[in-house]
Amino acid sequence: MCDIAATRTAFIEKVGLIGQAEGMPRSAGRLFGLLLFDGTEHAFGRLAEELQISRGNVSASVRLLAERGLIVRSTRPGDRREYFRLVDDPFPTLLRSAQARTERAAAEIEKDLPALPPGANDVRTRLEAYVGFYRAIVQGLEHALVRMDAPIDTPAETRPQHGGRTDGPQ
Amino acid sequence: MCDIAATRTAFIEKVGLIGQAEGMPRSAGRLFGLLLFDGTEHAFGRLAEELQISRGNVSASVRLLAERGLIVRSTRPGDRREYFRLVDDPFPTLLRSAQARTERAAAEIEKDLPALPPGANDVRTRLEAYVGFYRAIVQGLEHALVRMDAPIDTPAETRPQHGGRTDGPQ
DNA sequence: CCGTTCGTTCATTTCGTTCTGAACGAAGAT
DNA sequence: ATCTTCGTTCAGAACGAAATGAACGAACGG
Repeated sequence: MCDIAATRTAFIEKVGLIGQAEGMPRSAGRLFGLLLFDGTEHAFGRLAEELQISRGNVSASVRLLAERGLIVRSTRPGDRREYFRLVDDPFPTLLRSAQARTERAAAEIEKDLPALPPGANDVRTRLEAYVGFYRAIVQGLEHALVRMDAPIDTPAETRPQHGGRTDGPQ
Repeated sequence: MCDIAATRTAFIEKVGLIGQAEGMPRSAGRLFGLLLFDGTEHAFGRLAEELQISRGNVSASVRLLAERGLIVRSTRPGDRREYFRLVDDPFPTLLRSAQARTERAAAEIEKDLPALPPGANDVRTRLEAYVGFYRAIVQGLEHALVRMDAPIDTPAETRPQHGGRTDGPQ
C-alpha cells in the first residue's frame, strides 16, 4: 500500500482521462497530473521520457497548458534546457476557464433572442430559461471560487455571506 | 430579422456544438436543441427528417437523452409511432449530471490518498487541494441549482441564506 | 397472405483529433 | 569547423468516436 511509484502512475493516468473528458488532449492532462503530483520543476526532455510521449507532443502540451496559465516555463543560467512547473495555485485558473466557457455558451444563445419574432413568446421563454441555466452555472462557479479561496479556516458554518466578489466573470 | 426558420436552424446547430463541447455526440445536442426550441412532441421519423440524420442515429440519440432523463417517449392509441418531448424542466437534470460527473472525478482522486506513504505530506497536500477543487465545484453547482429554482422573484439581495438543500449530490 | 412502416441493432465507413517521427534552426560544446 | 542537444513544426499515421445504411423482428393494414 506504499508503492508510491504505482500510485503516481495511476494518478497521472487518471488525470489524463479526466482532462480528456474536460475536452483537452489526454497527453496534456497527464502532463498536468505529473506536475501536480511531483510539485517540482521538470526539464522538457524528462517530461517526454516520464510520460513516454514524443517531444513533439510535449511541445504541444506545454504550450497548451502555458496558454491556459496553468504552468510556467523557467530556465537556468548555463543550462540550455527549459523547465516547467505548475503555477502556484492552478485551481482558480482552471475554474475561471470553465466559467469563461460557460459564459460563452450563454452569450451565444442570448444572441439569438433578438432574432425571434415578437409573437413567439413561448420560444423566447424557453431560450431565456436556457440562458438562465448557463448563467446560474457561471454564478455557481463564482461561488466555488470564493469558497476555494478560504478552504482551511472557513468551516461550512463560518463561510462568508458574500465577502468575496459576487460580480460576473471577466 | 424575423426569419424564424433560420433562427431555429442556427439555434439547433449551436446547441449541437455546445453539447459536443460538453462531451455528447453532436446529433444528440442538436436533438436537444430542436426539442427545446419547438417545445412540442415530435415523432421519431420527423426527427430524422428535420435533423437530416439516419434513423439509426435518431435511435441512439433519443436513447442517450432518455437515459439522462432529458426527454420522454410517449405514444398515442392507434398510432404505432413514438413521440418525444423534453421533460418539463430539463435544466436541473442537466445540472445534476454535471455535478455527478464532477463528484465522480473528486472521488476518483480521493481514492488515491490512502495509498500515499505517510511521509509524502506535500504530495498529499496537493492532491487534497485537487480534490477540494472538484468539491468546490460540486458545491458551486448545488448553489446554481438552488438559484435556478427561484430565478424570478428572488433578486440577488433576497436570495435565501441556505433555504435550499446544501447537502451533497445524489 | 404480402407489403409497409415502425424502431433497433450492428458492421462498415467517415471524420476529426491526437500522436509520432523526421526535418529544421538555434545554441553550445569540443 | 563538426557534432550534439535543445525545442518547434509539420505531414502523415494511428486512433477513436460518431454516423450511415442494410438487415432484422415486430406491429399493423390491406
